[in-house]
Formats: sequence, structure tokens, C-alpha cells
Amino acid sequence: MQSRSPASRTGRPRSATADAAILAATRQALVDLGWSKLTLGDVATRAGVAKTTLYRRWAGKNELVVDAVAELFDELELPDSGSLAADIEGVVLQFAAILARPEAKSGLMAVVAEATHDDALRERIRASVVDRQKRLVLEGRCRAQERGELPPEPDSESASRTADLIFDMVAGAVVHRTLVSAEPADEEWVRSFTRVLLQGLGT
Amino acid sequence: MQSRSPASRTGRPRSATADAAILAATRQALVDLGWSKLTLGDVATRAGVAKTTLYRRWAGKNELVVDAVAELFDELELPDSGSLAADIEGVVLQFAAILARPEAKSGLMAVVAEATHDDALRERIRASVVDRQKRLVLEGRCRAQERGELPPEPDSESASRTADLIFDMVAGAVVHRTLVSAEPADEEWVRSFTRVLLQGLGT
Amino acid sequence: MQSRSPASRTGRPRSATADAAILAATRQALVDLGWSKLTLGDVATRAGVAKTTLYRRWAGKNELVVDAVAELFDELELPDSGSLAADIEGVVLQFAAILARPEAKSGLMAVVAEATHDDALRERIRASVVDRQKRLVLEGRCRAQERGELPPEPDSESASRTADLIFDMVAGAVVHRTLVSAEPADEEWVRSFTRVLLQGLGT
Amino acid sequence: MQSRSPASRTGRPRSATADAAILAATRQALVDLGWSKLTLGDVATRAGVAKTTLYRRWAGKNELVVDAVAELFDELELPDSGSLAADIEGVVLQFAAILARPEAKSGLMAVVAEATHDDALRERIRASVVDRQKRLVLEGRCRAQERGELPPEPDSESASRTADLIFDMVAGAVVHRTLVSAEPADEEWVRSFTRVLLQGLGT
DNA sequence: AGATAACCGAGACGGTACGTCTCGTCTTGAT
DNA sequence: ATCAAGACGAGACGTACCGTCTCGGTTATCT
Repeated sequence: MQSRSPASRTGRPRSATADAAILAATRQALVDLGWSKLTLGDVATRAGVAKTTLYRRWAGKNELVVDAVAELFDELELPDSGSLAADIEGVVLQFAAILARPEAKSGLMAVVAEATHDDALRERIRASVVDRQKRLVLEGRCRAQERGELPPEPDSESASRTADLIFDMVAGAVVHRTLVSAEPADEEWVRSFTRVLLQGLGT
Repeated sequence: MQSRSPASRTGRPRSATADAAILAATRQALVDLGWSKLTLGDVATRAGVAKTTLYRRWAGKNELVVDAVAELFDELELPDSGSLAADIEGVVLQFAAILARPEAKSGLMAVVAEATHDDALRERIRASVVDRQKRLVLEGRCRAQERGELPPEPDSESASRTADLIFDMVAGAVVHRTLVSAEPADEEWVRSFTRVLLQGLGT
Repeated sequence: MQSRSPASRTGRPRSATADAAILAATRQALVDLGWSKLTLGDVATRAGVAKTTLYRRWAGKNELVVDAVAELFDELELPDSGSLAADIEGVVLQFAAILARPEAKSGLMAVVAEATHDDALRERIRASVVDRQKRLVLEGRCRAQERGELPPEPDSESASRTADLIFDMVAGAVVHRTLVSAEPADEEWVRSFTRVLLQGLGT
Repeated sequence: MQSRSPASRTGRPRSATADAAILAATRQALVDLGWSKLTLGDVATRAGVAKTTLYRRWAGKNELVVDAVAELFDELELPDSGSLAADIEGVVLQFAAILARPEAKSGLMAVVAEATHDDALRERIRASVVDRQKRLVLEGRCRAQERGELPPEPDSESASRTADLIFDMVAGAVVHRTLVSAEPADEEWVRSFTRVLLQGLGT
């Protein structure tokens, strides 16, 4: 999130509760107002905190929203359902459930858009949000290979490329379905998606 | 885009060149500044036009950017390459080439983010950008069925659902690869993607 | 006060009434709050005007207050009372009456204090406030010399030096009496002052 | 200056050096920044002292500056030159020398301006600065009366009124010359001033 | 020799005002 | 009726100070 110089021992310490209040207020403001109408002054008021306190901790709106949204992804877990298809369906449904929340919808796409010309922001998003999801892809494939559902990778570079491809396909499809097509990624859709992903269109 | 009252015959007509200049200035401003720092006053100055002229034609930043970005998709065409795989690769590469341009990156995601709480905007995006792409999916499948590469759909509702799914998978994967992973959707990636899409992971 | 480029003919002209409203609001705010608590935002609100309008016309608090206070000195006139002593008493009483007003007290000394390290501000004060008063000294001396109450000056440089000295003595005494000693410069005091000024202490 | 509860005997005593450092830092900040840009945080930093320490001793900027400036007037003394004219010239030159220092210019007028709507502050200024000067007027007149240069006062009330008048004339003229006219109160000017004060304009 | 109490530095805190920027609207005179 | 120009009311921006508070730590005097 943000870090202070570890050497600074003196002075009044930062309020621990303020951080949580600010992030919660940010999420609520995203729900109520959306990204573009969200105001740092308003967030500060909602959190019962002075604007200066907010700026002391975050550099700007982008960084704040990334942290606020990232917390939503803390709950993501890989279920062990016994089969690859069920694993995928389970994790995609979790991901879809998070994306269905309005604070995620409003915030996530906006910061991704901002990140197109802000490398530091993109790195922050990757660390806070993306890598946490990609880990699930890696674990899921590992299990599937142990079960014999997927062949082992010939070399590690190919393994990495394939994992990235799968991740882009899974995350991209859910995001596009939810945000662009504006249709729910419900159980039926997830089943269809998983079938195509595993077996392809050509059958 | 925008329409005038058909009854208005008198008075000075609107400058025809202004529209093109404004949209071009908008795209250039997207490249230079990104979505959040783009201002309508700046676009007007770049286009050599008064702010009033701009507001007379568009309701706001969102609508203007949608129109400016939509023009980029005019060039999308479905190549007839003789095989489904080649057709998909061709169209995905076209789509990736458009998304690689910074004005598309910055603008498109941002308006999609705004559209999460603005239904009219989402409809405008669908009409200007999305449906033009989805048409290619439908045509490509039609051709593939004529060639016998894909089975005919049992009923029209299922056909529609499958087309939506494919579209979300194709567009989502390219968008995610380009914007979130920030890696180029080059020929090698497109080939890998097409293989998984047609044959699935399980082989 | 402030001037615009004379070449600018186009665009909406500045509101003429806004200037007067702002200066009046400034004086009232000086009365209510004093210099240091006077806020440009508050002045704008009192004047029913946006803060930007205020900043478009004045560079800051100092310049605004100089203009607001300068208007108070518009009413200063040299009475023709028939004798030098009566002329002095008349004009000093007028000056004292202006200085007795709280908006003059609060504002004038403060901008003079600021002017100690702002040459442009000092010049503005001189032009708006001081020179208008000094003119009265020159006219009064001229009349007294015509009446034979004062001897003619030997040369113009000496004349200028003496006028400056008299001005500093008159204005300084009234200001010090009013602001530092915080006692009213009433008729009795003015008579005593005039007697010392004309005849000296040594009689 | 400031006083502590006389009952407090225990605990760490206040640093004696801190007071002097703070007042010196205040004067330097007045020179560097002027009144309006002087901040207590900056003074504390210059003095090598925590803001808390500063607030423990002074109520605010006004009180601090009055004390800092008052120290400048400690050196004022009445020379015994043998004649009233020489006494006046000597003391006026001393006063002018103090007022010529930028820390006095910036600070003194500003606190006087603030005192127009703060009675306690005016009283503090009177006690720290004004009365110390007025004493010189009283002593000077006393000596001149002993020498026979000035007639004795008929009654004590008249004596007080005349002393106040002279004080306002002397201090006011020097202040106005220095701050408003922004010209040096040098020896030549002081001689002219003293001549007018003692003999009047009418000769 | 502790205990006690006021002091000290550092710096975070809730506020307020700053001066700037952009918004979307509204006059202008000219085309 | 539209145009370029630009002033307008509104309101958010990010910064700077305000005066207060909470820390850990430092002297003093008073048991």
C-alpha cells in the first residue's frame, strides 16, 4: 500500500483506523458516484478524516482507488473440486461475483484506463490485483497436471506463456461479459465458457 | 452521432470541417494527455474551434470520445482467408492493431468505465463500437458453417448465446492482453489464442 | 485599478457592476473581520460573485484592498476657508474622519506594512492614496502664499522638500493619533495640532 | 512577555535559550519574508525548536512579533545634548535608525494594523513599544523646562495632552516618512523637521 | 535514589483558505 | 443561425499553515 521511512520513530504515529475508514469510504463513494464524480474531498468527509490525512497516505485518486478495489480481491481462493472443469467454474464464479459489485466495476476499469499512460500505476495494479489472480491459474494448472487432466509443459518458458494466455482469456472474457456486454456472468454462462475453453469450438 | 432539428433551414449552416477537426483533435489529445487530463477546452483549442461549437454538437466528454474512438473501428473487415482459423487470426490481428494505438487504449477503457453507471453511454458504445465487431463474429461463423468447419446451430436462441460468448472471449482476451497485461497481441500470441479457442486446452 | 489589453474587442465584456460590488464587499469584510481574517473567497460570496471573477481582476488581497480603501479618499477636498489655519483644520478633519472608519483603519495600515517588501504595491498605494492627499498640501500652500500667509519658496527643489515634510507631519500625526494612540482626532486635537504646526512649540 | 503560574516549581524548567532563539528567528523571518508570509512553523524550524514549544510561550503570531520587535527599542536613550533642538534631533535619529531596519518596518505596522480590532494586542503594543518612547518625550520636555527653553505647563492635564500631541507628531512624522513615503529620515530631514516643530511654518 | 511532573523534538491530526483549473453557460460583435 | 472569443457562477484540485494532539524521551525538583 504505502510505506513510511522505517527510520522514523519519533512523532505521533499514523492512525491505524483512518486507513480502513478511508478505503471503505472510497468503495462506498465508487458505488454512489462512480469513478469520474468521485472526489477526494468527499471521500475524506465520508471517512471522517481531513483531506490532508488522505493526501499524506496516497498520491492521488488513482492510487487510492487501486488500494480500495484491491481489498475486494483478498477473498479469492482456489476451490479443490476434484476436476479441472469444476475448479475453473468455481474460480470464475468467484471472480465474476467480485466484478459484479458496482465498486469494482466503476473503479477497476477506470484505473486500468489511467494505467495506459502511467507505468507506476500499472505496476501497482499488477501487484495488488492481477498477480493475485494469476496465482490461481498457476495452482489450478498444477493440480490438473497432477490429476493427469493436462499434459506437463515441455519447458518453463512455454509454461509461462501458456499461463499468461489462459489468464488473459479467463479474466478478459469475464470482464468483457460483465462490463462491455453488461450481462451477468452467471452459472450457465460460466459452464458454457468453461466447455469452450477446455474443448474448443470445433466439436 | 448528433442530429439537428430537420426544421432548421435558415441561418448559417454548421461548418462541415469542424466535426472532423474536433474528432481528430480529440484523438490527438487522448494520445498526449490520456482520458483524465483531456479537457474540452483544450480539444476546442487544438481544433481551432470555440468551446461553444463543441458543446453544440456533443453533450460532454464521454460522448465526444466515443465518437472519436469509434472512427478507428471503421476499418475493421472480415478477410475471407479460406479457413476458420485463418479468418479468426486475421480479424483478431486487425482488432489488436487498433487497440495498440494509444488513443484507443486511453479512450476506450475509460468510456467503458464511465458506462458502468450511465446506460445511455453504454448504448452509444454498443451501437458505435461493439456491434460493428460482433457482426464479424456472426459472418465468420456463417462462413465456417457453409464450409462445414462448424456445425449448424440447433436453434436461433442458442446461436445468439454462443455468438455472444465467442465475442466476449475474443474481444476480452485481446483487450486484457493489451491493456491489463500490457503485452502486444502479436502474431505468435494470436496463433496460440486461436488454437486454444478452436481446440481447447485439453489436447 | 486594473486594465485589460486595449486590443481585445471580442468576447463577453466584463461585468461593470461586479467591480463595484466586490469593492463594497471588501470594505464590509474589512469592517467585520479585519485585514488578517479577510478571505477572498468570503469577499466573493458577499459580492455574489465567483472567486475566479475576483482573481481575473485583482492579483491578490493586497491589490484588492488598496483599491477598496482608495475609494474612500475620493471625497477629500480642500475647503477655501480664507485662512491657512482654517484650511489646515478643515482638511485634517476630513482626513481624520476617513481614518476613523474601521475599514480604513484595518486596511490601510496593513497594506502599508505589506508594501515594506513589495515595491509594486507601494507604488500602487502612492498612486491611489498618497498622491491624492499630497495634492491638497500643494494647493493649500499655494493659496497661503497668494494670501501672504507663507513666504514664497526660494527654489523648486526646496519647495518640493518642504511640501513632503509637511505632508509627512500632517498625515503622520493624524495616523499615529488615530491608530497607535487610538484616540480620536477631534476638533480640539486638530486645533492644538494646527497651532503647533504653524507656530512651533517654542512660544 | 509571558508568565508561568508561580505555583509550578517542579518539573523540567523551560529552556532559557529557546526564548532568545525564537525571538531572533522571528526577526530574521520578518526580514526574509515579511509579516504576511511569516509562519510560526517556519520560525520554529529556524529557531531549532518544536512548534509546541513556541505555542507554549506565545498565543499567536501577533504576540510573538510584538515581543520580537519590542526588543529593538531597548536601546533607545535620551541624549543630553545641552539644547532642546539637539535633544530632539538625537532621539529622532535613534528612532529613525530603528525604523529603518526591515524587521521593524515589516513587523511594527502589521501588528498596529492588527491592533485596530484587537484591544489586548493594542495594550501589549502600548506597554512594550509606545510607552517606552513616550517616556523620552516627557524627560526631554522636563529638561527643556529646567533650561528655560520651554514654559512650564499650567496644569497637569494640559501637560499630558501636550505631551501626547508632541509624541504623535514626532513618531507619526518619522513613521510616515519611513514607511509611506519610503524615504530615509536622515540628518538633513531631521533638522528640517525639528525646525518646523520648534518654530512652526509661519516664519 | 526514585518518583513525579513539566518540559522537549517530532510529526500526524481535523480544519480552513489558498490560488488554479475545468466545467458548462452566457453574452458580445462579426460572418 | 452559427462562429470565435472570452467572461461568468460553480466547485474540485492539491498545497500550505493553523493550532491541537500524541508519541517517546529528557531534565529538573521533591520526596
